[in-house]
Amino acid sequence: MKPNFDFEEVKQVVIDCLRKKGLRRTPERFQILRHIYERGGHFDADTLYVELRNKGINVSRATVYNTLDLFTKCGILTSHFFTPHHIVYDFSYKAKQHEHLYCEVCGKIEEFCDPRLSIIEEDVQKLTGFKVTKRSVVFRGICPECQRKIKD
Amino acid sequence: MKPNFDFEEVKQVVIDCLRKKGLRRTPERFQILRHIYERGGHFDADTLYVELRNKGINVSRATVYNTLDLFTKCGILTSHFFTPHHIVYDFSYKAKQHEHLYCEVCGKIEEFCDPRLSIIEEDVQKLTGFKVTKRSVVFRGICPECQRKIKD
DNA sequence: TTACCTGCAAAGGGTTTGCAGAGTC
DNA sequence: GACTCTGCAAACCCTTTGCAGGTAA
Repeated sequence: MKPNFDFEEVKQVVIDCLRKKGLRRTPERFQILRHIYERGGHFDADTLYVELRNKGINVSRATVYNTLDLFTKCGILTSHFFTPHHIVYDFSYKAKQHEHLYCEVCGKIEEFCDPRLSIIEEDVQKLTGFKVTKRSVVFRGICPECQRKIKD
Repeated sequence: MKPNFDFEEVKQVVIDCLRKKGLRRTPERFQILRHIYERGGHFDADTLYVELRNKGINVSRATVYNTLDLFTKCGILTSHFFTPHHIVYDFSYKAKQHEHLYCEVCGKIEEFCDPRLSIIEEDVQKLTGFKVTKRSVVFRGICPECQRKIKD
């Protein structure tokens, strides 16, 4: 799925975010940004590290972790905790709010949208006084493929 | 909040579960069960370990982790991943399905219920073919107390 | 008696940190 | 030139595992 914006646009968002925080525009940060822009989908830090090294971009793990955290704070990435010890990210700049289906058998992640969730979120905010900044809705279970495999 | 069932009832559920799995009824398992029955609320493995030791119940960490995992499989506990490296449990036997509000500032966990979520879950199952076995809905944000503190 | 279970301590795996050198502003 | 960032490797933190002794069935 091709993103509906060009790289320069996200880059500008990151630049603004760096400026606001008084941080530097290092080549590593933009190399990582370009890579996640191009690859899309869900990924974790180590996968990204390996992919970058394979591309000949010699960043360290520390930089990858640091940068993913930075991009999350910039609103470019969203982090998910599907399992302990493991942070999964997705590129969420200009992405429609979406939720996740997580297959407990094969680990596959799928997405879905439901406008009713925003209404619920709104109601819960009013009811509880919590100021919600991020919602994470995960339905865990077994994907169709794994259901079929189990039957056999 | 006092549970609406007595200890013997949950104990029986665990006994049935152990029998089905061919596992043993050890004193440690029932000591841990009694403790989490009495304390209620949300907790993690290490908190439980410390509480048990303070009570004079000399279980090991390995046993605590093993037992929490067992109880989760028995359907007595539900596990949550609010942050990485950290599993939070709640006692879910005979508990109404509920969702969580997580304060990103102080870590406080609150609960809420909304029957509309079950409808959404049902619809998503039909639409995607995923067989949902567990749902986790977490609204992250700032609790009313922390909002007040920040203003000051 | 036959596993399974426990306690202890050490290992595991993703993430974070400390430090010296490099690079941005 | 000041200060942050990077790379490397070691440290961290929960959680899991291996092993020898104990114990339920």
